[in-house]
Amino acid sequence: MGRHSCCYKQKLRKGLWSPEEDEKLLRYITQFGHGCWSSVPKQAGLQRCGKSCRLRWINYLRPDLKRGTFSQEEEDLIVELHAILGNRWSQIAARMPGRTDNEIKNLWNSCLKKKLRQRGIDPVTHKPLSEVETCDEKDSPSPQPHPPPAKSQPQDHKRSSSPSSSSYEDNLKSSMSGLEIDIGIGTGGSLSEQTGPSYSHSYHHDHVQPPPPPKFSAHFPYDYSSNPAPNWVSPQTAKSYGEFDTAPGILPPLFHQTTLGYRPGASTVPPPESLSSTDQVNGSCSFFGGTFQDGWNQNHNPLMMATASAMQQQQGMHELAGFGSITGDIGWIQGQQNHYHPKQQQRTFPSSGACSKDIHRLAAVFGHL
DNA sequence: AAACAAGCCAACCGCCCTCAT
DNA sequence: GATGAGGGCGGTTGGCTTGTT
Repeated sequence: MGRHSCCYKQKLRKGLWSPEEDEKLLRYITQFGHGCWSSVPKQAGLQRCGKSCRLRWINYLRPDLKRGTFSQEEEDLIVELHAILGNRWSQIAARMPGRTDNEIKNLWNSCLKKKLRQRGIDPVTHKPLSEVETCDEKDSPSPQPHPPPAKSQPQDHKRSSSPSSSSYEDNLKSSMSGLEIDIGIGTGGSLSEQTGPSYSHSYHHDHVQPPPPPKFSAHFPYDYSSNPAPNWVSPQTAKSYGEFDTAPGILPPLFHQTTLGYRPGASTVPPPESLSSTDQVNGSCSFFGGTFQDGWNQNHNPLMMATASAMQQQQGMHELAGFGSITGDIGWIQGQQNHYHPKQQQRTFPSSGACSKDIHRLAAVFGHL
């Protein structure tokens, strides 16, 4: 297949992005959301194709990116996830808040593969090199810990974030149970200073430490014992988020955050009726927008739109209302067990700023809806 | 200081999937 | 069902930076 059709239509710029181009794209998306990517360059006044804009946004301009070098914990996590998922970089990135698939892929290809070989581990199979070499000598393919690379896979495996029942899925599930991912557990929550959703991993391997909490994120625990079938976290719950308040100046003005409302969507897990009064739903989020952003997410539902509009219409709320997004995963605790749903990503919800003086005003706004 | 090698990483390419028509 | 546009993903490239000789 040739180059994407949008690139034929006119002479478009390629190569590195200039600061001016970055500014145009950032300003446009912050104000209007990306909507249809193919229309973004024209609307934003850029001589780029939509794909290029999308890539630049995802890999560089997105406000929830962590940037900087990978920690040892992150490297360990990548190796573990690669052993499970193979070269499914986007799925690995989905489990690493603030990191992009491109970034992880580059790290793997430039650094981690080499490190594994130096430790005597084959980076493809994650088995000892001696074992792999023995297999090669016998001229028989070694068993793969994960499905082969995308191009040789059946298509339904290639990009499914939640593969249908298969040995692969079983492998994934069993591996994930070892990770015991518990996101934002508890009723208190916390606010970290890093970008992206917050994860808390507990490993059975003693040598692997949990990664540091991501930047600019807040937990949004929801206690089903007080609201068994919610549409939104109640104003009373929202008020409690005052404890997520952060010192002035820590967060960039456009990226204040806390989550004051979360409406489980139709596909949200678990169904409320399946939970008992002692169960909790929990997750984490990032707040992206400084103002209400129509079209920020094409899949937002009417209630989110209406809520954000209502927030916007309140006096003095204009700069605070907007959309946030769950960029990681959510889970729930049922009985003693943590559950994890890999499909719960990129769920959009209205959110608002975390300035302490506004907490009660926001709670009041929710109370009027 | 210059030349070269190696490493890093942003961005592109090609393929495939989904969805609207 | 066929087609095409839009978008997502993994593989790859090429230019820049850093290290070495």
